[in-house]
Amino acid sequence: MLQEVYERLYRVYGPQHWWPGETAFEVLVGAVLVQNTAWKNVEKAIGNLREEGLLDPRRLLATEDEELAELIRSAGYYRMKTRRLKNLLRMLVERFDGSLEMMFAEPLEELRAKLLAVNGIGPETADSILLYAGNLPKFVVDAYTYRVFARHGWIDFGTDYHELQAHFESGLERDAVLYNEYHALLVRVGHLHCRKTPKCDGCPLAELLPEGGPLEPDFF
DNA sequence: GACCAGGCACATC
DNA sequence: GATGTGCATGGT
Repeated sequence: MLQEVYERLYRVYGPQHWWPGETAFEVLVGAVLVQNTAWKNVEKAIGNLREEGLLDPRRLLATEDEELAELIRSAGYYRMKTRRLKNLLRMLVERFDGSLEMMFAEPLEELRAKLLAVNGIGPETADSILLYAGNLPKFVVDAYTYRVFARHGWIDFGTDYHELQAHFESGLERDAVLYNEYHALLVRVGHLHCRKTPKCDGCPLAELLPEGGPLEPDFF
């Protein structure tokens, strides 16, 4: 089923090119800024940082909170994200001398634990950094992943982040490129068809729905 | 004007 | 341990 879903989505939407051609550091910053926010709002914030020449760990860390907050305002939650970004940057500079190369050389699970220990970095942000900035094979789970699979009856309602991640990682070849595309495709189909209220007409996964249509939990 | 977006931490029961 | 709430902008 995991493979079939991937193939259907890939056939219809093609490669998504998530975070291509940007630096790993931009990806890391973006991973924090995009928390519960539309990517469009993040692009502008990253553009501001680029214009100011601040897309560098030490320079960004040295930026005054007020100034940084203003530059990332468009991404929303800008006061909180200023703090979260700085917490992450502090960890990067203090433990890895500000070097992403050094950070990503760390064993995967040890690095994941260090990211999760940063206040403001939860499982999805940590895994996005590992996968999209570090090209490390960590499957990223998000709200769409959960909705798509729960509504089709492929997982139980109530499945938590770690269980769902394990479901993907144990059922797929351990491959960062595959994980990257798969997650991006799920966001794509989710955005089009699997928001808080599902719109299954024209969805490439509609044929795979259970009898009677999508299952609905009483939350989201 | 309500609703939603590629979450997370913290308070409270 | 489960459930609720604050955080904030910008697009539909």
